[in-house]
Amino acid sequence: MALFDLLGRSWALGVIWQLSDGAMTFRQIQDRCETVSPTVLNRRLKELRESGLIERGATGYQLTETGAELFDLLQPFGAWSQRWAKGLNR
Amino acid sequence: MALFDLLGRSWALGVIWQLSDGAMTFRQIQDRCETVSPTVLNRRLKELRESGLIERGATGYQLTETGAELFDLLQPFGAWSQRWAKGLNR
DNA sequence: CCTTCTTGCTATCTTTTGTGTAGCGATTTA
DNA sequence: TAAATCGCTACACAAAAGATAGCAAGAAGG
Repeated sequence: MALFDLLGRSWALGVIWQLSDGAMTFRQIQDRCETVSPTVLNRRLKELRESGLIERGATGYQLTETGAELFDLLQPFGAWSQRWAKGLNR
Repeated sequence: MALFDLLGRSWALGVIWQLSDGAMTFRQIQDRCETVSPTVLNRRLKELRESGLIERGATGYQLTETGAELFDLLQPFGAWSQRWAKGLNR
């Protein structure tokens, strides 16, 4: 699936996740995704823009309508991942 | 998020997606994920097993209960991805 | 029992992708 | 007008993935 190919690249999911908090600048995203290199961040942002999931607004990068739809699908993973992480430590 | 780190590796999402069709052998997964190398497939299977998402059953690799839960979250992406792919070609 | 298949997987090599760090040119702020 | 901040590029190195060959173990068949 083409979507999984896109999302299965480093930081792709992370960037979308971060942007769900609202628009932010390149450097803000960089700070939040602590270990991402500018090279990769720039590449991911380009890909995600070409895929119509994010765009550049007045205050920085933000999710498009489509991107927000995708995040809605992604959101349940947050809670689930916490329960899953707890289960691992046993 | 640790989950995104795991799922954001090549073929991780793909393998889970394939295994939702039922248990299958190493070579069957390899055939379905056309371009995956045995090196990476083996590594992903190991990681996914250590994460409790898949396991080895009588007829090959299969989703665990936890893995099936994750797939439930993943399932909506199928239909959504099709609509999204159509939108891209315009 | 011995051969032949298929199994999961390892070894090795090449190519691709990502990291780390420095810094540039343009724009905003003081 | 100087300093800060912006998005981003350049470059060297490291890590991850791809491609292909083939091995050891078990099952299947004669």
